[in-house]
Amino acid sequence: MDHAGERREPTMRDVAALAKVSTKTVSRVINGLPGAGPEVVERVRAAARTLGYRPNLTASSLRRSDRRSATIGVLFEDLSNPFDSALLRAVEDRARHNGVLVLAGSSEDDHSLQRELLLSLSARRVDGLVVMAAGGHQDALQQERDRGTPMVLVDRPPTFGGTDCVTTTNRESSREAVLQLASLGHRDIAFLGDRRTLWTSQERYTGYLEGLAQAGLTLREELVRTDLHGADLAETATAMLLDLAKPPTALFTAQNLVTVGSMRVLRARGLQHRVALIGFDDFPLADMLEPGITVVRQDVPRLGRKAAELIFARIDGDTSPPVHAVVPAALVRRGSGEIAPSAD
Amino acid sequence: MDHAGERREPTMRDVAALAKVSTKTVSRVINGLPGAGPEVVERVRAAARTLGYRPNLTASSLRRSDRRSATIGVLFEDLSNPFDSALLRAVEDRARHNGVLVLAGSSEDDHSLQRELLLSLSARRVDGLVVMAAGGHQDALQQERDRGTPMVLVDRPPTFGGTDCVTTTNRESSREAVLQLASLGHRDIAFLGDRRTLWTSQERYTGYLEGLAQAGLTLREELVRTDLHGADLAETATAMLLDLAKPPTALFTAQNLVTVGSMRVLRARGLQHRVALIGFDDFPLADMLEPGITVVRQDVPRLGRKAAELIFARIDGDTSPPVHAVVPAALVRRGSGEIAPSAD
DNA sequence: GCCGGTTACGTCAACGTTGACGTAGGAGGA
DNA sequence: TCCTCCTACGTCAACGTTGACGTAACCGGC
Repeated sequence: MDHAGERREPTMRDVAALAKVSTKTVSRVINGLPGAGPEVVERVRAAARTLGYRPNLTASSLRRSDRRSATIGVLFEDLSNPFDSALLRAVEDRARHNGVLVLAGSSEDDHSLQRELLLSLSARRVDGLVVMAAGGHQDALQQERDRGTPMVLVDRPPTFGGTDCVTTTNRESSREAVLQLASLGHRDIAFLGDRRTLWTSQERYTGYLEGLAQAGLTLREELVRTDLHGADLAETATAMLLDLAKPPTALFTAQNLVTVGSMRVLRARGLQHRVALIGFDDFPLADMLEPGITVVRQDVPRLGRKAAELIFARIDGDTSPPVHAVVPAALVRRGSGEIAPSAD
Repeated sequence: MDHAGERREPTMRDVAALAKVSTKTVSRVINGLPGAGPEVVERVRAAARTLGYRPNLTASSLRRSDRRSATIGVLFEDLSNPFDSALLRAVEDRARHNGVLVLAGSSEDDHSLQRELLLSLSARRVDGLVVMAAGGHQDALQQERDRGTPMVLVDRPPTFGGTDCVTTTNRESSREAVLQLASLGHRDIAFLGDRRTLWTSQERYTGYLEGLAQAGLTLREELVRTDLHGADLAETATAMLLDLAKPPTALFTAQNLVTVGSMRVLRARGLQHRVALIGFDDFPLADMLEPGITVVRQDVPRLGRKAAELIFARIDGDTSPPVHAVVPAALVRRGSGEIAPSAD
């Protein structure tokens, strides 16, 4: 019943003693290397089983020449965000396939926290890193990469060269969303975005501008609200936009929490069927709302898979030129983005 | 620009040579231990900076007497599930606070996968484990615990003794939900549950039975549907229930994906305002639907915090008797659970 | 001036494992 | 028969770090 807490963990030496062979032979058996006769193999296996021996990977990777820890680090913004956790899951699945485990952390888009976690991962000698870079400078990331750690950035590209990266068609899909709204006759399309330091926000804003231009619409600066980090700020901003003398007839919300905030305000005012809305990033149940929410959907599993593929290729020694993979997002029409401007 | 991929990582020996001290002194400086003069400390720091030295935690924890890896393992069912990822995040926050990183994995409620991941974590000598046990037997878990690894189970209790555990008021809150429905006059309340091998499903079913009994209602066996793993199975089951000669007037869906499946069918049939629905587990946007979905909400951050507290206490040598912490869930009334039975 | 104590270092071995290399014995060929 | 090659082991040291222990220098007190 009680755990034998104080007993020392059995080591190869213990197994070797019991099986009456050398530790090296135990090593060979455990790792399935040739050079051990069938009878000895069986004896060693039995001894290991009897003692409850478990190989010590930390000792092994210390001594090994390839120095692999069979562990990668994943450093995202917030592991409880559905986008991040779906991405983590996709990376994890691919890692498992390679016998690799994942050390996961949330940087909260904070430099010093990201730096701290990076050092922590580095101290554990992870074989590679999949990182969603915090906004602003990326000194700590670059430094880590320059030390030779294979690295892939996801969602946001590096500001330094020589590193693989996987992103979505932020600009193109945003442009498409705006053109969709314009094609229904909307001329006053608002932009609500997350922090401007984030590359994705900038790209989506650029796409918005391109869409307006392509539709022959002029930008109304007062319809642009940025730095809306979190649903609460988005709510306030949406309310202010709707209170304008000439309010927007359509909203393009460039991040999922922003979309949720805007939706709340539209519903609270009973405008959900009168003001058009397209959001960037899908979210669960977007189709069950009234109206269904039209969104730009990123292919998260594919993003994750691609990132994992790249990191494992680099870990396996691939030295081909760095890749910037762009995964296409799709406009999913569910109703809210198909509302025509109401005659006022 | 190019990474100095081939160069060996600097070690304490390199730092020692540059600073003209012994490796032991470097060790003292790096770990902030006394026994080094201020001048030497500065010299060592400078040397470490110059060489880009990073301590090697794997070597350190191998040699150290406490053998800590400053890493814990988290083994949940599916890290992309909102419940699991919120839990992970809560554990991670507490771990960060202790300078500990988290190795995360998804067991997919599959024994052999769980076993495999467990071995993998064990090989890395994690200091402790936070586990959402796969349904059915828990041999691998018990074995791991018997080897002395501190362990806390979350969401589901162990089938073996001597292990801490954190769960929700599954039974009590389910009973409360059923009583709420009964108090509105519902007499035909259906139960839709996840896999019966899961302890939570069993508890919620027991709560359902208790609620019926307490309300003086008799169980109609054909209104009970279990083993609905995933939204698709839940949809089929819901449709079948509604097709009964005497269909239920209220649904108690005992898991979040099941709730979603049932909701879809109700909406598809235009019954969302006529058939009452209470779900176990909250989910994002449940309040934005028409009607808002009444749910039993678990206090996920608190569950995670509690689990983390317990595991770190055990890691720190707490040998007090095992704890089964129960975190209260709350009924959140949003509309769908407050629909009275329609006269038919 | 001598003794006990403290401070600031250094030396050495060991943590659990594996790479490099050594060796005994048998198989096989000339 | 002898030499070569192969197989099945064993021996030894090292991976990067730290615990245990040693030691030289210095300080204060009598």
